[in-house]
Amino acid sequence: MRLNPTSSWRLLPMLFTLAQMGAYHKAIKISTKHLAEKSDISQQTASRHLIELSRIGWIKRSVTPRGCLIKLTESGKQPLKDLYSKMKVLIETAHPLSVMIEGIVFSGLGEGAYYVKQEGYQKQFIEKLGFRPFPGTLNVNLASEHDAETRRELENYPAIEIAGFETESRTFGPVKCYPILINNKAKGAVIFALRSHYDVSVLEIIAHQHLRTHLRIKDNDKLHLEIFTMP
Amino acid sequence: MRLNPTSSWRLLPMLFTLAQMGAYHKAIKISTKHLAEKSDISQQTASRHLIELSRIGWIKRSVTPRGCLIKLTESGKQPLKDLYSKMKVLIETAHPLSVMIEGIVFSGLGEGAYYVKQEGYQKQFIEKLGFRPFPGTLNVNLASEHDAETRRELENYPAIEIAGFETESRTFGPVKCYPILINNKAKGAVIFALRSHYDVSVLEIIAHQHLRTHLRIKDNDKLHLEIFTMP
DNA sequence: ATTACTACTCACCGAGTAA
DNA sequence: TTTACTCGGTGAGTAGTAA
Repeated sequence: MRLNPTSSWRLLPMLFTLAQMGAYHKAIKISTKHLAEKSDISQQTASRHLIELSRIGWIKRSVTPRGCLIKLTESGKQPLKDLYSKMKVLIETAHPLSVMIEGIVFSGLGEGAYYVKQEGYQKQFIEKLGFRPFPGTLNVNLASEHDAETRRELENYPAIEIAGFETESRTFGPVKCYPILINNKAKGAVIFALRSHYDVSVLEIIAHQHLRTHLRIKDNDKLHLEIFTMP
Repeated sequence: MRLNPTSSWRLLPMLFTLAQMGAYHKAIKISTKHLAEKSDISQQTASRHLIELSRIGWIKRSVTPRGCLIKLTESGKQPLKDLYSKMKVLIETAHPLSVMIEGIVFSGLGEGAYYVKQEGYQKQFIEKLGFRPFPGTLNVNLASEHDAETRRELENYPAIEIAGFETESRTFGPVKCYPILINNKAKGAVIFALRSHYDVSVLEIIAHQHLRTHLRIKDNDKLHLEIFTMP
């Protein structure tokens, strides 16, 4: 996880200040002293930051006795663009990108496996979730009233839609699912059958592996689920 | 200056992480340990940051033995919104918000005063720049080729437009101007008469005060001009 | 005027740990 | 389990200064 941890915030203030002063668009001439005043740091720190920014290739800098010319490089614009797009989603989206839910593992009736195994579902899981689910579900009870509240709100957030289908013998209804991260480690998904035999205080989890084995999970263990909504 | 210095970057990473985890939109339940893992810092630091965020009122936090409920307050959303809107302008605007130009003061022919004094201009200056200009202009020569280049680019950036007008005796042409900050201290504006008797290597500055007195400027002094474009 | 080196300080971080 | 205290080490920021 955290493959792109917003590129470390350490040099962002300086990068942002430079960008705001025009270095995002053009080469600007600025002395470390002036830059220091603008950023409310010492001239020495400004100098050091410029050296570091230059070293990691975020700015192109040519030092002259009369000040220096500075321009952000394309790779220097990237962390700003990354942060911007994350903030855009955050602020302009009316729902959270992900919600955390805690649940307690329990043994269900094993009925989930029957549904998950259906090729009509499997094909869509592979296509839309990116993995072929282990034929079985892990059942968790929501741990607290706060989790139940979050579970209720989740219904309103956009999900991955799995279409219903028919076989020779019967009809299978449509399903909603959300990708999840279990205990901050394993990928999976929660599935909400629109006609589930469980109530709203229960989640059904599928994953590529058999989670009880893979994560050494047993009944009554508490699981931390990060549930991702669609943007 | 720097009345709103992007609200100090110190606690922004933590605030942003919380926001991304959903605390921007709803109360989330999260332990300091979990938060620490997500943010790649220690549990102790996470705890301390939460206390600080809570103390300055950026988050509402209720601590329970089993973790804590956290939600951003309105004033906590503000620094994120501020940063977002600054980044929006930065990234989605095709030109810099301001450019720096260095210039050398020289004495012109004193002709600027005649134009600046015209009531037809003055009324618009007051309305659009927010000050009544001292009747006179400060002339500066651009200090280097880089400054001349910036001056040329400036022509393409949106300006405050001052309309031309007629008196009984003659016609006065339209003028463009940009608000400026002189030596990071005094407010003013550069004016570009569309029919100027100076060439493009010269800037004419107006300000509320007599700048030579107010900033103790004399001929051949070097001035740092921050020239603000219109968004 | 500049930039940026070498010291040095101190604020921040994290280990240990109490509650 | 939690949260959050104390305390000691570390590294980021600054002062002084050379070039």
